[in-house]
This record gives sequence, structure tokens and C-alpha cells, in this order.
Amino acid sequence: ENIFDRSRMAPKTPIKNEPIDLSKQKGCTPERNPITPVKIIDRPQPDPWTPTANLKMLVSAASPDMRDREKKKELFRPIENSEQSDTPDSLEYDIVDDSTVDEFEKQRPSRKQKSLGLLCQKFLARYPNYPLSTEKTTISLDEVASILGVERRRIYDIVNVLESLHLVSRVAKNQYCWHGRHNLSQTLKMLQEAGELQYGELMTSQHKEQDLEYKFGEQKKETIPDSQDRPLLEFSEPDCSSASANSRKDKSLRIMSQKFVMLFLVSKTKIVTLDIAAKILIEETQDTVDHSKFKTKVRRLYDIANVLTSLGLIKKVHVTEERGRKPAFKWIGPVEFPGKTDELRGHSPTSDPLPGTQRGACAQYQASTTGKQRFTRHASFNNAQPCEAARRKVSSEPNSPRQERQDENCSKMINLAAVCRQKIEEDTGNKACDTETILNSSKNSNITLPFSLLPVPGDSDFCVNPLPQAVFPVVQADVPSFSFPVGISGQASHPSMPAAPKTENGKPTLVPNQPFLCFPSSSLFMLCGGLQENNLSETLPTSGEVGNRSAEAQAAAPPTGCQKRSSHKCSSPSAPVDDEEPAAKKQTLEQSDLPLSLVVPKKPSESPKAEPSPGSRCSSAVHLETNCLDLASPAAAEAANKESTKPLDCQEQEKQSQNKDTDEPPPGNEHITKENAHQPFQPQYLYVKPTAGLSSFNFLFSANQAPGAIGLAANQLPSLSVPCVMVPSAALASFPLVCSPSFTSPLSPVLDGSFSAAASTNFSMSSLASTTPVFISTTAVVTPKVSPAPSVDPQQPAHPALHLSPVLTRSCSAVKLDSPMCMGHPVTLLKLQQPSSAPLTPKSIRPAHHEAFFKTPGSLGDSVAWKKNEGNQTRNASSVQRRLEISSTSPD
DNA sequence: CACTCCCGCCAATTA
DNA sequence: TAATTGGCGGGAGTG
Repeated sequence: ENIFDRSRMAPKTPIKNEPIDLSKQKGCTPERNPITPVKIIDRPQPDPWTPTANLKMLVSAASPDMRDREKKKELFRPIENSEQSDTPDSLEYDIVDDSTVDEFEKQRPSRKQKSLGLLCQKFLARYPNYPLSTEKTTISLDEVASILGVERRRIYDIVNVLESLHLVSRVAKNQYCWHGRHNLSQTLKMLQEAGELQYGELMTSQHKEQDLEYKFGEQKKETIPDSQDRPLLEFSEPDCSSASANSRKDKSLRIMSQKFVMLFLVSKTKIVTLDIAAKILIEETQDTVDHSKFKTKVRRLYDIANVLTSLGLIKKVHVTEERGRKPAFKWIGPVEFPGKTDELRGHSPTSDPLPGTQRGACAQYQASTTGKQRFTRHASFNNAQPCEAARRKVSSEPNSPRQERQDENCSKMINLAAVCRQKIEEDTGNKACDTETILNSSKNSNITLPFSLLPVPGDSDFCVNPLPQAVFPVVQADVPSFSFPVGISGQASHPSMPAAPKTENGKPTLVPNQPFLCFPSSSLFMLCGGLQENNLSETLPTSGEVGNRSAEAQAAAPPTGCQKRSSHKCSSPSAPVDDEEPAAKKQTLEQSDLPLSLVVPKKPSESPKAEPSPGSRCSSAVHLETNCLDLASPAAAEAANKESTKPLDCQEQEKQSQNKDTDEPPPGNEHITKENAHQPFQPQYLYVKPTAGLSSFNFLFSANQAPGAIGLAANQLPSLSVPCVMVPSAALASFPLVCSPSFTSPLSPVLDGSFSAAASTNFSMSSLASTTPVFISTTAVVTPKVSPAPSVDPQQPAHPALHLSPVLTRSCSAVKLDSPMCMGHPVTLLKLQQPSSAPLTPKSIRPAHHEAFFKTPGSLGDSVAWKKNEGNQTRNASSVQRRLEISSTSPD
């Protein structure tokens, strides 16, 4: 270490070199002059966060031992703190004081300074919470470790936890891809769902251990098999799967992290004590098997808790119980995840330290709306995927096994959890607790589970039915969400899609087109898609495919694209899963089927926000674009899926929501139920900001409907036609319109590709800006036959109109929200297909990297980031991305 | 003393 | 085989 430090330190500059590092700069000092007190002072810097830190440091300094290291370390630290560093000086002196020793001591960071939580904060500071879609920031472990002045091992601790939440994904050997929190809500949602399945019951049933047990058992059985079969799960549930790396052990930090988070999400009180968590997490050991084992588990939980704390998801509290006070953590992150990801977050602002996050998201969206932006995103997106895909083994599918394991584990966990809970309940019941802490809330908690639990309804299909297979149903459900990737991936993935459709024939899958809507004024752009089931299914598969390669074909092709896709989903994706998908698909399809037409509106609303709501699967595609999923595409997908799954019951609501939507998601989202299906169908919208030129224009595309409405005969086209509708605002007339490309190719893949292409096009268009906006929509519908009619019918005609108006309105509102950033340029449109045509563009992705760091996620930052990004990500990018973007889907 | 949790050994995995 | 990952637990810092 020393060496490192020194070398770096010595140079001092090193840190500086990096953009990010501003902070670093200072750190160095101490070392340089060991003697110099001033530098010593630096130490305090580290504290930037807390003023007191300095004092503490000083105190800690007392201890002589560390000097060397400390100093070195400090150097690094400074980086982190760098900013602060300056200020501290004065203090430093004071502190510095006397003896050199002290100095040394001072220099040396106190233990706290070295804490994983602090380290994680530093780490997080380097990356934007909501990176623009595109850029995919790659993280080099070595680089980060050196910059932060810590051993690599520590970085692994952080990254593993972040990875479990999909904030990052592993791309390759020392490389991780930063996704930011775009998908966080989705991920949490998934975890919540998964948690409910596993633990929820416990919670709900409380005492009903039996029930739980047997349930679990059943699930397990089923699941296990499923899991094995399916790698997909991973996608959907990163939780389990996330551990993909798993091989090593179930114990992995990743899995533990997900499970830990699940406990919070399932808990009524949102408070989880370490010991309980440890017990639950210790697989079987309910009773605390080995004490040592327990201890180890707790240690690990502290590690995880530190990272989660840094993320603003939990905070430490103490629960008083019978015995006394026990350390516990309270969930301060978002609690409910309506379908939307981001929004969710917003809800729980408390948690975040990142004030900007929500906004950031919005901004992003907004930005995304802009043609350019989108474009970029897409591009980035694509790029990103690769990363994910790359992840561990891109091609390989090692994951699946892990997943399986995970599943198993989960079941175990559940059981354990149940047990634990009971205990707790018992305990707590009486005690309750106390004070501040929450106690177990056993009482409540047990019962409470509010949310979702019940997921059932909607899920029921999934859940219930699925059971057999599905162990994962839940997961699957989630997965679907991932679908977004589909959209994206769609291109690639399609292969799967076809399958799905085939199987099902149509029903949902069809969904062909999604329409898009544009709204003028707002400048937002919405795409509506209908995606539905198909998509879902597709997506899923796709994802799987992609991931795996199953898509092989694609795989090859899309190099990046594929990868990306996979990544999106990714992670989970293990890809290989394809097989499984079908089942899932079916399920999904089923759901989706129902809803078809209805769906429409609801979710759309979400979109306004920025997020596209998950609701539409199809939209997912859209979403993809929109959201972009940049990174997380997976998340998006998830979201989508979720939405689909969860869709609100009421269509009405949905509608309303649509209206509103921009603002919020309907409360009910979570519930899923079949109804969801409706949603799926619902079209999604993308908003594009017209801003500039466009403002007056609006476009709508309706995916499904569109065809009909539009006149496109989408239906027929099996594949996808994408109709687009433009609606100009009053003024609109002048505006241009949209293009919808329709594709028909049977090839699903194609579709996807096209779709994606379309998406991209949009972007580009926007950039064009001119006034004219254009849209493209594609949708891909996968299934030709079926889809068309069904989905479309009802909605098609009507919807468009309906939507529009509402939409517009909303859009406006939506626009308001974010707007600033984005601007959309008007665009024009184009077709999709061509992948290449498009533009390709751009990818301007740049890695936001560093800069971001200090900035907040705010929109601005994002925008900036984007710009910066241009650099492109990385190596591969450009060409690859391009491919991806465009054709990526299409297999090469 | 209990709670935290840093540190880094060293095994499992990968490349 | 070398490098990367990451489980694990000793034991130190903190309150």
C-alpha cells in the first residue's frame, strides 16, 4: 500500500490528474511531509462530511501505530475529501499540535475514516446517481482502489453490494459498469416481491410458520427446479440470481445483500436487527448454529449495512428488546415501488442523501426525451449492455447454477426467516419496543406486510400458477419488467420472442405496435406501446437470450448490443435461460392477454415522469428508449414488467393516472394481478420534449392501437408495424409527423431491432430539432397473427384519441416537471429500421465519469455528463454501439 | 465489555 | 500459473 500511496502521493499530482480527484489533491500532503503538520491537518479533510471528524481524527491520531500506512492512506483519502481538505487546515493546526507523533497519528486516519461506509461514499461520489443514459461509465477496480487509497479487497466489498442492487454490473475483469440508481427502484421492487414470496409470507402469516413452511417448501420445490431451468430468474431477480457469480457460495456478499434488503422491504416496520438478519441469512441455522458462524455473518452484515447506509437506504438504529438494545437498521429508502422506479425513490426522500436523485431522474428522462439525448442514451444503452453482458461471463452461463442455488437458499432463507420472525414476534410482541427503535415491530411487522404481499392477486397468476414452475414466479414477474431490455434487446432477443408468440400465438404477444404519442407542448414525447405480454415474454426471453446468448445469434451479432442487452437484464441474465422463458412468457402472456386493450392508458402516465412506466411492456421498448435504460436497462425492464404485472387494477385508475401520471403513479400499482395485463397492453408513451422547436407538436404513437387507429394495419402485420400518430397541438398542423415504420418482418428479432432502431431514430431526430418532430415507433410486435387484432382492437381506435388529449395534458405537466433539461429538439423521424440509418450516432456517450462526482445528479450534471461522455465509452463503443443501436438488434 | 468492522490471509475462480 | 475475486475471522477501535 505504502508504495502505492507514495508513488501516487509523491506525484501528488496523480490524484489531481484525474478529474475527479480534485478532492484527492490534498490528501497527499501529509505524506509528503510527514513532518509538516499542515498536511497532517489534511486528515481532517477526510471528514468533510462531519466537522467533528477532524476532532476524531486527531484523537485517533493518538495512536502511533499507523503512521506509515495511515499517512499513505491519508493521502488517498484526501482525495476523497479533497474538497474539504482545504478547510480543515486551520483545524489541523490546532490539532496538529504537539508532537510529531500526534501528527502522525493525526495523519493516520482514524478507523472511522477508513470505514467501509466512508469509502463507499467516496466511491459513490465519483459517479452520478443518475447517469445519463448513455454513457456508461466503466469502473476500473484498480483505478478506483488507487484513487481512494484502499486495497482492492475493499472495493470488492462495495461493488458486490452495489452489484446486488444493480447499481453496477460487472463487465469484465477489473471492470464494472456504473448504472446509477435509475433502476434502483425497480430492483427494490423486485426484491420486495421476491422477499414477499420468500419472507413475506412469514411476515404476513406471522405465526403461521407452518403455512409458510409448507408454502416455502412447495415453492422451493418448484422453484428449485425452475430455477435450475431458468437462468432467467436471474434477470428478474437479481436478488437471487444476482449472485450469479455465485459459484462461490451462496453466502456471497451479493446474495446476502439482496436478502438483507429483502428483509427490510418485507418488514412492516422496516427495521431489521442484525441478529435476526444474521439468523435468517444463515441458512439453516436458525438457531444460531455456530456462534462463530453467526459472528461472521454479522460481520458481513455490517459490511453490507455500511454500504447501504452510504446509499441512503438504511440507517442505524437501536431496538430495545427484552434483553436490551440491539443494533438494528432501519430502512429509509423508498418503500413503495409503484411501478415506476424513479418515482419511488422520490417518495422516500428521506433516505437519500442525494437530493438530486429524483430530479436527476426526471431530468434524465427529460433529457432523454430530447432526441439527441435519447439517442445517446440508446447508444449508451447499448453500450452499457455489453458491459453487463460482459459481466462475468458474458457468454457463459454460469449463472444459472448460482441462481438455482440462490433459489434454494431463498427458500431456506424463508424458512429461517419465518422461524426467526416467530421468535422475534414472540419476543417483541411483548417488548415491543421501545422507543426509538423500532422494535421488531413484530407485531406490526408480522402482520403488516402490507404491501404486497399479496401480490397475489395479480400475481396470483404468476405466483400461483407459476408455482410449479415458477418458483420464481415472482421473479419472473419481475423479470418481465426487465423486459425493457426487451425492447432493446428486442432486437437481439427476439428470437425468443418468436418463440413465445408461437407458443401462445398470439395473444398478447402481439401487441404489436405500440403507438407513441407525442405531445407538443410539453415537449414531451411519449411513446406508447403496447407491449404487452409479448414483450414481456419476449423480453424475458430475450433477456435470457441475450444474456445468454441464447440468442446466440444475436449474440454474435450484437456484440455490444447484445451484450448490452444482456447486461441490462442482465445481470441476471444469465442468459441461458431462454428455456425457461417460455414458461414465464406464457404466464405473462396470459396476463397480458387479458388486459390487452384496457391497459392502455394507465401506465403511460407514468412515463411522464420520466419513467416510463413499466406498465407497458411494449412500451418497454419505448421505455427503453426513453429511459433508456441506460444502464440499467434491466431495471427498466423490470419496471416494465412489474408494472405489467402489477398494474393497477383499475384501468380507470390507470387512465387517471395517465392524466396525472406524469405526476405520479397510481398507488395501487403494486397490486398486481392479472389486471396488470391490461397495463401491459397499455401503450406507453415517451415524452419527448419538444421544446425547442417542437413544442407545438405532439406525437403519439400507439403501439398497439396505433396501427389500428392510425390506420396502420398493424395487425396484420404481424410483425410490427409501427404506426405513429402525430398530434400536433393546435399548431401542430404544421408539424410533421411521424413516421412509423412498420415492420413486419416476421422475425421477431428484426422487430426488435427495428424497434430499437426506431428509438434511436427518435433521438436523432430530436437532435435535429427542427421543429418537426417525428416519431417513429416501432413496435415490434412480435407475433403477427395474434397480436394484431386483439390487442389492438379495443384500444386502438379509441385510445389514441383518448390518450392524446389526456396525454397532452399530462405531458404538459410532465414537462413541467422536468423539463428543463431536456430539450428536445424536434425531430423528425424516421424510420426505424434501419438501424444503421439511424444514426447512429451518436453515442455520445460519454462517461460522465468523474465529473459527476461531485455534482449531484441533478439534471444539469447529467446533461453535462453526457456531453462529456462523448468520449465514448470505452473502447468498444463506437462501432459497436452503433451496431447495437441500429441493428444491433438485428443480428449481425 | 459489547459493538463495529478493518485488515488481509488465503482459497476459489478466472484468465 | 498468475491474477482476480471474495469468504472469512482475528483482533483492534469505539463507545
